[in-house]
Amino acid sequence: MPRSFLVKKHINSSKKPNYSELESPTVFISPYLYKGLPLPVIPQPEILSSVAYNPITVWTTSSFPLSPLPSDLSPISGYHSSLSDTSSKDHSGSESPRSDEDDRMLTKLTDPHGVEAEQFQCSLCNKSYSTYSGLLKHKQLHCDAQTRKSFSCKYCEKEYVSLGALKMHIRTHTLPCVCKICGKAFSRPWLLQGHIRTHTGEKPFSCPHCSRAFADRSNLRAHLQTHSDVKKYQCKNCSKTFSRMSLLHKHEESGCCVVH
DNA sequence: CTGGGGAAGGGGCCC
DNA sequence: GGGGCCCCTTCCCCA
Repeated sequence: MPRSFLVKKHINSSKKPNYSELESPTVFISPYLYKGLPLPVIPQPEILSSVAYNPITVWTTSSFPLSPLPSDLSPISGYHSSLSDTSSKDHSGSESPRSDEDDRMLTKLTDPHGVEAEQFQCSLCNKSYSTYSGLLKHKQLHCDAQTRKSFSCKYCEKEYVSLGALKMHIRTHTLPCVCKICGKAFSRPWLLQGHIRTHTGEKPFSCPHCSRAFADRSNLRAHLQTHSDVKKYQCKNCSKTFSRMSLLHKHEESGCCVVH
């Protein structure tokens, strides 16, 4: 018997991605991206590439790529590693400082007789541009995205340092594991496995202290706390303990820890 | 209102 | 690199 959680409502949507549009595994399969592919489907590697997933955004100092920035370099101090020149900050303004590498390129490509054309060359793909801003725009849209070791999700704002992590995350959007009984979709096989237990009633995790059994190990762990006199989560203010962090949060929000 | 159970999401680790 | 598993956490519902 399906419970109401199957139509889960996210009241506090700020804490989670908007999954309301993900309820159906087909919703996110854009015809543009997945034309002709059977469902469910995992995005193909080329779709998962950092290039494809990097939105064309303008990095600000606050949204500067997290990695692989050298620890001793900050966006403010000037980020210009030749191998990881991944900054996509908007340098199109004339006041933008040029990096050493850019200056080298300028020197290298300037014709000794003063020929101005095609004097800005991309160090990554060797494409030449007649203007500095043209080169910057090219790097911003293409080559920087290729060298940036940051993999951005196409469906949300999340970024990951590895392709594997991104692929794992993508599954939370594509939901490739579908329950044959009720059609509900999940991101991972073991999540589906746990869900199927709600249909079969299987509860392989038994409490050693009472007769209760649980379908989920974490729920058993939470239950075990109820047998303990001293609970795991303690209020800093009144020292009252709780079996779950959520209960402690509720307690705190109810006003116990409000400083008067 | 509080505490507990059920279900699920997601990151990390290991093989 | 991918799959499986563990663990923590969150949300919802109900007694």
